Amino acid sequence: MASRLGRVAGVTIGDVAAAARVSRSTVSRAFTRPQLLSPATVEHVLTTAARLGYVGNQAARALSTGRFGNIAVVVPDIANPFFPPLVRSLQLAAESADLAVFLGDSDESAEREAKLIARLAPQVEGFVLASPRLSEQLIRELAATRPVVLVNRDLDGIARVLIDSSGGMTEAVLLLKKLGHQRLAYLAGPRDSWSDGQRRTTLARVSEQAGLTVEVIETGRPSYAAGRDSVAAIVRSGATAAIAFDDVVSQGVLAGLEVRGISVPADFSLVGCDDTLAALTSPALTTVSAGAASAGAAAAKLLISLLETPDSGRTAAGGSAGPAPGHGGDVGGAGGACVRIGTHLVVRGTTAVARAGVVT
Amino acid sequence: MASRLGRVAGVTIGDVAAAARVSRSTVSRAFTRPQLLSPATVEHVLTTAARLGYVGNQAARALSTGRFGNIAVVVPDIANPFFPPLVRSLQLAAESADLAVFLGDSDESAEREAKLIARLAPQVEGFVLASPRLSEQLIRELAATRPVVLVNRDLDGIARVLIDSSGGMTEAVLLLKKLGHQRLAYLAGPRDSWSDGQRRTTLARVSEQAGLTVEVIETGRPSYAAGRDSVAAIVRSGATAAIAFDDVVSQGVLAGLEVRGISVPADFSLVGCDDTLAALTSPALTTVSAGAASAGAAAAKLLISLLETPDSGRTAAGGSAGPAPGHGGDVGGAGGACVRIGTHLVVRGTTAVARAGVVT
DNA sequence: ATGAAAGCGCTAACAC
DNA sequence: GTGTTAGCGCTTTCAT
Repeated sequence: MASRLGRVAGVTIGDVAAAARVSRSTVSRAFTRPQLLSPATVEHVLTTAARLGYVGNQAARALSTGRFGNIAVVVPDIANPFFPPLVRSLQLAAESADLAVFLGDSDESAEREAKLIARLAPQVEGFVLASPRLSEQLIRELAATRPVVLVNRDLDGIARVLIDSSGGMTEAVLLLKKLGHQRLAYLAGPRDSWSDGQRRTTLARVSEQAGLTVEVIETGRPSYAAGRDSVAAIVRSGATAAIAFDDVVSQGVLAGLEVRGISVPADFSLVGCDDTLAALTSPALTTVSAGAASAGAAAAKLLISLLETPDSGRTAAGGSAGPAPGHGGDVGGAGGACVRIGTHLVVRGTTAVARAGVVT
Repeated sequence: MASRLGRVAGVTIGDVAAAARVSRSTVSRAFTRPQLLSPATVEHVLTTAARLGYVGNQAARALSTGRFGNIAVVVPDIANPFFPPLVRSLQLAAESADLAVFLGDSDESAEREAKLIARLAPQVEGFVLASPRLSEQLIRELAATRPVVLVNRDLDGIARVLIDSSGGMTEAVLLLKKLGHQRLAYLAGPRDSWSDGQRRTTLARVSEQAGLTVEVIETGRPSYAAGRDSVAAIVRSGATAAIAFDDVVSQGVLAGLEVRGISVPADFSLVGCDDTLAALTSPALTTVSAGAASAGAAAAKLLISLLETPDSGRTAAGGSAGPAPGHGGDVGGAGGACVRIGTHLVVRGTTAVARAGVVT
């Protein structure tokens, strides 16, 4: 029994039924399938319910229907400025589909991520996994169970939204070239990050085409300190411009540069990524926009559409039978849809014409 | 019926019971009250359950017990850098009490906040309301229903954690005085914000005692733009130092100052609040630490303790019968506990000795 | 168009 | 120590 008074407020469907002098089914229908009832009845029931302050019990509904009306978004670190806008727009979009959202913070650990997912799974209809650290296998297992949308992780056959930084990256390289820079440094992100992989690749390709050299400087987990501490390596490399994995690293570089009396952009050009902090600082950072907010909205939309098409979301049994891999753009309605968000360069205060020989 | 296959995976307690050749109650007990069973049985049941991949159905459990194992945290804007660390530590703390957390973003609107709460209430055991925009009355109504913990909102009789900026603010004023500043400006926050109120009051009091004048400059909703645009007013005021409502505003001021060729800290001193961005920028901001993370952890702890003491959390019927108001510190276990988080000044790069007459 | 009744998966008296 | 039984509040056939 549930007699203990830890119980939800407590106007039940039965109370409404009694007050409205109809059966419980009628009350239920008034909410879920009003077209089956006479308008008068619906009106009457709804009014009564409102008067009594009736709120359907989600748990009971879920028990009966198997639908919870909840989704979960899990991120590696909500304090990383990339994620809040994403989560925010996701939540706002979910709200308009009347979905409540659980937030899980995995603290950058695959293990915690798995635990969180297991904990949340039984009360959630679908997941948005942003930059998941989880192994591909586990993700596929989960996706076989219920709709999953990935953000910035590219697993064939699973719905995902990818922030494609190649556009912005390319623009950045081209701009730096035009400004006369010849040696670039890339302050890399975590090796297992899809975004970092994509950025490395693009950078290598475009720089080569443009006839520039790019030195990759590893920073491990990206942070202000990591950026600041890699300035020595940057200087050593002889680069006159750097592109950082994200804005936080970029700020660190800025600080490190300043300590050495290298002024930006006079002596050195700097480009960040994600546009998370870039507009908020002084000098404002030149950066590659990332549209985290659009990604959040897109992920929500994708998940919602998966939820609506009855048995989508669960991946097909096999796993290799997809269409031509590496395709871009939307795959209409399919469980393995992939939406790519384009990026561009936002030029602000930290890039300028190269002053040959100033650095080193 | 719930025949539709939108259903959760599907190993039920009955399946486990059958497989283990015991009754359903035994299976249930093996999980919830193992001490009531013989160790052998427990072992046996648990093994069987694991083998079958049994996961308890949260909805059913909730329906039966009235406990959901969920809490909700609602914030006005998760993209405001003050909140992510708070939410993060809250979530981490909740996790260790095996509570899942819903996130609600009210988009700074009292109305949306109310809607969110109503939507979440039926599947949540308690709320953490961070800087709620909701009316006092609505908050009290909610708190009469279930445990509620407020952050940065001071309602007598309701559990709350308050970030007390008076410590840090006082230190800031004293430091500025020592550096020779005599006219201060305060870039104010929203009038209905508890934090802003506290900061204004402290500032007025301490400045007076220290013999300094402080000009309050209203900025409305605090933002980078608001800070930047209020530089004209700052200059007009003749202040040689400013304290901003938060770090974001502070960065705006920094930018605005720079445009006018006023250099910080050489010509002007600047103090931020909350330490959200301050350490990540260049120059690093002198700021009043806010311990948003500690606040999150404290709020979680408070809510958890409320959840554990059977009928706490619901406020007493009346509402005025509390003990002496305005007390500080913990009130052990009571529903109206108030924990205050102290703050201090973190001196970084944006404060220096006043250069009389440089500004204006 | 509406009511009656069964049952979702679980917990908690209450027997034994 | 373990089984039996009665619901938690809701949706949904199936009758009417």
